[in-house]
Order: sequence, then structure tokens, then C-alpha cells
Amino acid sequence: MAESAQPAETGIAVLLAGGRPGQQVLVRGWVRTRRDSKDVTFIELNDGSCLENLQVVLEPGRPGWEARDDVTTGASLVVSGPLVESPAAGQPVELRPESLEVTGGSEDDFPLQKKRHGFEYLRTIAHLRVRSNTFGALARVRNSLFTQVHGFFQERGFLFLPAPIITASDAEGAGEMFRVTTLDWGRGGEEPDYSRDFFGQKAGLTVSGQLEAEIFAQAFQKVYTFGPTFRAENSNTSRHAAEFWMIEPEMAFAGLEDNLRLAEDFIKAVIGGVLEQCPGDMGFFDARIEKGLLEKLTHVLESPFETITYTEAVRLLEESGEKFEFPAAWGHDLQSEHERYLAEKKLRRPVFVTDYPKDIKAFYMRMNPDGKTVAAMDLLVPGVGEIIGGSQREERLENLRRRMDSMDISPEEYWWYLDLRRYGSTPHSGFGVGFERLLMYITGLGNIRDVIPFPRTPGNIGF
RNA sequence: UCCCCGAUAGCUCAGCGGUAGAGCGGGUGGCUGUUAACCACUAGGUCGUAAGUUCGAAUCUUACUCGGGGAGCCA
Repeated sequence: MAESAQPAETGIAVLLAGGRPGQQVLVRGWVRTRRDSKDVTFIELNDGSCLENLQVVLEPGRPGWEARDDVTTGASLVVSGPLVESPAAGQPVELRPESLEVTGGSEDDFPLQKKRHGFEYLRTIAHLRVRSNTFGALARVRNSLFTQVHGFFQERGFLFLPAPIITASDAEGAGEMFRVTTLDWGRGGEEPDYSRDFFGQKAGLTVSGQLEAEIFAQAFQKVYTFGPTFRAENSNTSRHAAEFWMIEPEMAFAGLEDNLRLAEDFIKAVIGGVLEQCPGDMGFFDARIEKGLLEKLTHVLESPFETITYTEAVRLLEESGEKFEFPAAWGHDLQSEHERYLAEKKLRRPVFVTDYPKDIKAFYMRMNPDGKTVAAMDLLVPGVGEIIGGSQREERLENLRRRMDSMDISPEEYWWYLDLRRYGSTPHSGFGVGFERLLMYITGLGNIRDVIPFPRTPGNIGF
């Protein structure tokens, strides 16, 4: 092996965790900030591998000193040299360059300052906020959660189904669809002739992969989708986006109980996985974004989720003595204020609410023996609200037909969905998890726009 | 879509009827190792837009635009 060869690039996360004094290293990254004294300059270099920066020390007469004026906040550098033991507290090792190259300088109006910025402002510079502490931590945790999700289902024998993004089925009740068309539409305002459109019929961006997942479940038993989902709702809240990712497992030969168990296992497993994989970033969220976050999540891992029926929930709300803007009443959907009371004040942990009245739920949910409620489940979580919505599906052909008829849903449009009940139907169940809402819960970030790299919301598609 | 709140320097905000302020960031100089370093000096603003009330408007009124929070819809 040639001794003079440049050392391979090593991530700063690795160097700070296990780098030894004397080790020759090569790092590339961006200057977070710089501190000057007369005879020494400290550069905080970040390469995205972790929250912490590597301290690079410049001294007069040593390599790199002459480039000092170009090493401004935001500039990109390639630095190599030995790690040395740091004489001051704050970091175990620092880098004393033998060569330093400013790859790209940074102008003096670089917008990210070494101080707290407002989230609203950071959203206006989505191309640079990726270089902030908060967004860096978010990006790494988001990445970790992504792998946790696939890992959880793969370990349990679930088959991954990439559900189609352009679809003709509108998963009744899930929300408004974005239209996909090649027709020149909008001049007269009247509906176009979809038979002349690209697909020969009305098409849009998927609002849910559930119906396709049901098809797959009737062949592979345990399946899941995980992909982008689109809703054209004019929702202006901190927890709605027009484009978000949804995780939708579906299991054949499974009832509502199996569904609840899977959902609880899932939430616990992915939270546990992220805590293990991203301790530094999670510590940052605990310290800077939501005090007590780690304690909250640890508590979730250790205690069983609460399960109550909708009917019990309404009784709890009636007996609570709380003043609600809209009093809870059986037959009406739970308001946000009700969900918040249950999850945040009364039970103080994630809570499943099951068996909702049939009239406020979708046509495909399984009718309970009482004839009034369906086998539905929502998971409510403190601070975020509804994070999971699911149900046991109606597998009995006659029941499904009756439901669709009473809700004015065309059997022609769902002919294949009905077919699944004619050929080897099984009891089956599934749910949908909002990936970003889960991320909000895990990081403590309060706005969905800050857990999506490039968020799409009504009137906003700047990046 | 509805209700509430906001918009002042590059950023975070104070000023709330009498000729525009602070901290941070930027620039310059100083400081033998700093950790959101420190010290001194300095440059930045037709106070979101338009109209109105007033001797006088950043400040009061109205409309509009944009943003935030909440509601509904849901994940």
C-alpha cells in the first residue's frame, strides 16, 4: 500500500465518534461558523453526517492560514491533515490541516446565521435550510424512519406493494383528487370528454393505496404500501399537506384485534429504532424543540396503548365536565378538541378509538353485529391528533352491496372490488399511517411543513 | 372555505399620534485556543400595498396582499 496516498474521505460523524490523534483524514463539508483570534482561527465544519461540527484550526505559518479570508460562513471546503487532541474542552479531537482548499466561497449575505431562525423564515429558503441544525437533524431522522418502516414490515413477512400514483379509483371518502389530464381543459368550464383523454377515462393522483393493497392481500396475505399520496383539499392547518407519504399495511385472515396489535407494534418498533439509530439528533430535538421528548417517547415504548370504543369515548367526554365548543354527542364525529382532551388530558398517551357509528365512516368498513357501528379504529396521539386511521374491511358481498347502495356508490366503478368478495373472500384489515405526522410526533416539530423537505400546501410550491 | 392574530434593518423583535431603535448577522480594527467567543467602531429601513382621519400616522380606520394559529376535511 502506498504510504503517500491521500486518506479516503471519512465522515465527520465517524471521526468524532472514534477518530484518534495522529490519524490522517480527509474531510469535505461546509463552514457553519468561524471564530478568530489574532493568531488562531477556528472553523466549524459540517458535512451533514451528524449534528456536530469538526473543529478545524488555522494558525499563522501553517497550511490553510493564507486562505483564512475566504473561509466564510457557508463556504465549501476540502481539508486534509492529522487529527490532533484538542487542548480545550468541547471536542475530543480537531483537525490541523496540511492542505485546505476552498471549493466554493460564500458571499457575506449568506442567510443562515449562528442563531435561532424562525421556521417561517427558513421555509422561504428551503434550498439553504438543509444546512441548519434543526433541518439537518430532521433529514437524518426522516431517513432513519423511512428505513425503520420498511424494516418493520420486511421482518414480519409483509410484501411491499408499490401502489400506483396515477389511478382511476378515488377511494371514496379519502378526499379530493388532483386531476391528471392531457386535455386542454378550462376554457368553457364544462366537464371535458374523458373518453378522449390520455387514459380514456377520468384519472387522478392517488389519495390512498388501500384498495390496491386489498387486492394484493387477497393473494399474499400480508402486504404494505409506502409511497406518496395526494389530496387536493384546501386544508390550511399545521398537519395537512397536499403531498405526503402514507404507509398502508393490509392483512388477510385478520380482524380488528390483529389490526390494533400490528399498529401498536409498528409505532413502538419504529420509535425504538429511530431512538437507537439517531441518538444525537433525537437529543437535539429533546433539548431544542420539545422539552421532555425523549421521556415521552420512552414512556410510549414502555406502556400499552389505551383502547376505548367510540361509545365509551363519547361517555367519557360527556362526563368530563369540560367546556367544549361543540359538546360530544353519539353519532357525530369527534372534534379535534375532543381528541385532544382524550389523548392529552384524560389518558396522556396514544389511544385507539374503535367502533365508530357507520354513518360517519367509509363504505368499505365492516358492519358490526349491532348494525349501528363499524369495525373502525383511529389512533390518537398527544400533540398531533389522528396519526392512524384503519378498519376491518367488509368482506361479505351482500353487506358491501347494501352499504354501497345506501351511500350512492356505483357498483360498476368498483366492480373489481366487489369481485374480491365473490372469489375467495377473507376477513381482512388494514390501516393508514401518515408518515409525516409520525415524524412530527417523533421529532416534536409542530408543523408538517417543517418535516417535509419541499412541502406542498395550498398556494405554496416554491421549491 | 370560515374565525382570530400578525407584517418595522439581512434575521429576531421593541416602539403604538410628535422627525425610526436594540440584539444578532455584515464590514473595519483589536485580542495567544475559541465553543451561540469577547471588546471597540461602522454601514444598513420611502415601518407589507393603497386610500382615509389628523396640524402631524410605523402608531387610528377601511380595503387588499402575504404569513401564522385555530376550525372543518383527513393521514
